[in-house]
Amino acid sequence: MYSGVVPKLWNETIEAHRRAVRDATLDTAAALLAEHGLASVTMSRIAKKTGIGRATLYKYFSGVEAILLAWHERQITGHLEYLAEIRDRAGGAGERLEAVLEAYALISYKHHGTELAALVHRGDHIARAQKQLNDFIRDLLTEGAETGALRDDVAPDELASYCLHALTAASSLPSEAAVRRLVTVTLTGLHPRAD
Amino acid sequence: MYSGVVPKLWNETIEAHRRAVRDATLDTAAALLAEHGLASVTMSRIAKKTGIGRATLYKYFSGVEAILLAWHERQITGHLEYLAEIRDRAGGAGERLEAVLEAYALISYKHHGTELAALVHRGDHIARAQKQLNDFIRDLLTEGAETGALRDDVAPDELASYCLHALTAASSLPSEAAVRRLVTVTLTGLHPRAD
DNA sequence: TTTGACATCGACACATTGTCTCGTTAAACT
DNA sequence: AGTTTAACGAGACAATGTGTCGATGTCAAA
Repeated sequence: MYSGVVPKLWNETIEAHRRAVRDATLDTAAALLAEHGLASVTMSRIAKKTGIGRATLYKYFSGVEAILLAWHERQITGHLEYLAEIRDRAGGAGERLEAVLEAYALISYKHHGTELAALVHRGDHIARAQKQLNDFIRDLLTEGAETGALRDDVAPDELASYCLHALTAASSLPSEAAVRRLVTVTLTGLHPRAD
Repeated sequence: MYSGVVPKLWNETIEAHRRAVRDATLDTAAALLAEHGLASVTMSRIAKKTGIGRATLYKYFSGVEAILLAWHERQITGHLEYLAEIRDRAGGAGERLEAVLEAYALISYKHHGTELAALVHRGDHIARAQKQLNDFIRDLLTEGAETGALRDDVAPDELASYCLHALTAASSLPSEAAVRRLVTVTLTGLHPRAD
């Protein structure tokens, strides 16, 4: 990915062009963030690296915060689509859960930087985005609860939060094998106590 | 806490005065971060709110990043001391682990904003700080492993990482009772599988 | 009292931000 | 083809933050 220059001429319709510029902007911002840190994510640098004028950039986004926010939203949406695909592919309820949790852990494992932008922001946008993920996992858990493999002393909502946070540990693990072990451990926490 | 003005004249020894200014600066930075977000944490505002000149502030810290870094380090150190105290108070190995994990979860539950600063930074300072916490928990786990209550299919180091991340879910929980349930669930993940 | 060391603050030069205007250029319409 | 519409880039602008010097004042020791 070249995070490259937007074609100077408008490709098809205006709408498509604006979408292209918008996406290129988000790519550039993400590249800057990953490469040179948060302090380097400025409107000036984003505009220059994207290949558009700084004034033009302000026509698309109100500021750095809005850009990072939009980027985060795009990330979350993409992850949710991917996870939904994984969910619908797997067969039984138990396998579904395991497959989705492993997929989520691998996402955390691969792009380490995804969750950084969430913290620049103070608003409830990220809270809402996180809630989407939480609800997604929660529904998967309640589905699995019917089979009886799930503990019933803690609400599915809290268990979903537990899952998501526990799996973020994947971002600091050294190997995919370790990620799989993490998923196993996390799943164990979901089972009813033996005693 | 007023994050207040430093006395204009040196109180006792110079050393003590510098320490006081330094601490007040860190308090101010934390207050600004929690109250007005990361963008408001600037050298100008910190200096004004602390009650010292901006140029003076540069004699203490090289920039905003250094301030947030120092603050994070102070937080981690304080937490470690507190957790060590909890550990040494409890009796058996199992109780120790549970008490420490609950204490850590309650820390996450109370001051939500602690971990924000860690992400502004790209350096390995936070990695080292996090490693301290990880080692602390890991040692506790290996101690508990001797009693046999711990699973042996995953290395203690990875289990410690799992614990710390899972317990950060406490920061988004609604009540202390929920935090205690989270600790229970997390502990379950540490036990050997029943099957 | 004098001297040295140190903390403090005001001021300067420079960079970035967000906003505005203006002339240019390409798409869309008739 | 000719006209209208709209996005674009460049420059100017005040406002704010940054990093650095030099001047001023205070303490402690000679």
